[in-house]
Amino acid sequence: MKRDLTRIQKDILDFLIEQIKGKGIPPTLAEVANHFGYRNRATVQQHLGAIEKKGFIKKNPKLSRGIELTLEDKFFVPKPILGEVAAGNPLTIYPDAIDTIELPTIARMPKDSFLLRVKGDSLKDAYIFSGDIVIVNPNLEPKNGQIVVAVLDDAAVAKRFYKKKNEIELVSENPDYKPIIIEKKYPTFKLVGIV
Amino acid sequence: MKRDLTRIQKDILDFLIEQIKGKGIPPTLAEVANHFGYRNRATVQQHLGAIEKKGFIKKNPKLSRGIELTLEDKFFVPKPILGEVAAGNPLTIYPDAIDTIELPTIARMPKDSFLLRVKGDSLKDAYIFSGDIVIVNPNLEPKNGQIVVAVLDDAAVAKRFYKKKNEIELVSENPDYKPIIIEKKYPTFKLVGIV
DNA sequence: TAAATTACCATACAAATGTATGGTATTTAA
DNA sequence: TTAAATACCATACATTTGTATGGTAATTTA
Repeated sequence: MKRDLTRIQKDILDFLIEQIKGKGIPPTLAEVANHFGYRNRATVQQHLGAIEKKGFIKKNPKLSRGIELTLEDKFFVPKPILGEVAAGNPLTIYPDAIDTIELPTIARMPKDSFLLRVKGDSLKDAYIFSGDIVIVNPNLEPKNGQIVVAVLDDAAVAKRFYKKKNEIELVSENPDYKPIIIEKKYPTFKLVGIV
Repeated sequence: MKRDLTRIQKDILDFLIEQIKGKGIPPTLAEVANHFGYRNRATVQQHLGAIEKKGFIKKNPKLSRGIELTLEDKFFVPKPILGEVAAGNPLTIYPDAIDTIELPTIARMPKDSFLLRVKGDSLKDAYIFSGDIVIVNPNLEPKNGQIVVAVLDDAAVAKRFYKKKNEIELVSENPDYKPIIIEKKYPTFKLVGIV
């Protein structure tokens, strides 16, 4: 079997993660070799090969710094949850990291995204239940039918998004709650939430 | 004078920013050339040279993808402010982007940081006033004397941080407010704030 | 009008980078 | 004990990448 990393391989993987999370960009072989005091890039090359064979990274061949983390459900990274969001009626969401969880790093969670814990069950027909964590990406344009997190006044809600002529409709997946209509000028939006 | 970018130079700079902010890693010359349909890296090279001469980027010579944004106070990037933080007495801070400001991109604002607007004047002796924006970096360990943003219950405060034997003291810079003492086990912390 | 700037092209080259191959010594597994 | 796997080394090589240089045409500036 080839599932577990050796000590050194783990160290190297940790270094990769540290670099990618910290600097944002994967190191070159030379940089890794240098960091671990190897005289030779080939050594790193072989370790990366081993790590890749074990499925923890993926190499984009021929490209410099072409290392990607594949840590789909094999690896867990702590991320702060920034708040809670009401799926039903508006509900104030809390400010900062109210909790830190280990979550399976979904392949590529966009950099600026953050996590919110869902309260309430208005989205339960979309298989999002109270207590679930949603990833919110503030950099995307909402499309009709997508689930978004919107901020109204000081509260936040997660609903499906529908844009009409002159207003925006936020409908709950759960028929127990009725849609919220918002006029265009309303001082609100931001943030698209996914699964 | 050589202050302003031409249309094309701006396009290229925008592409650089888009790549750096989006993918996290600067593109290579070839990638830029390819994106703009240039047959030649040299074309990009010259544009980058021009952009660098005008002071918008800095090139780390000989290193692949060694482009850094220098946009110190020359460039403005919109960033969502995530909430407000009380510098004096605790005060609930709001959840999401309550506002988006153009802020001078400080050379290297760590990726995961976010912005908070300060309310209250307990930090006024540290030259942080009500309405100022602070950059909060959740990835740093707080050191004694540093200003941190802490979450107590559902409120957040910005204070100086002092670690004692068995408790943590949060003192306000402004003598009008008295220190807050927190026992170690308290379900609180996170987040270091800097100017 | 002359000179500079801009926006491209092309070719050439050194260094950086990823990769291939082979070797040695130690540890682990069959 | 024999065969793998591990952890290094070294040399070699093709690309990628950054850089340098020179050329052409169009536009802008002086």
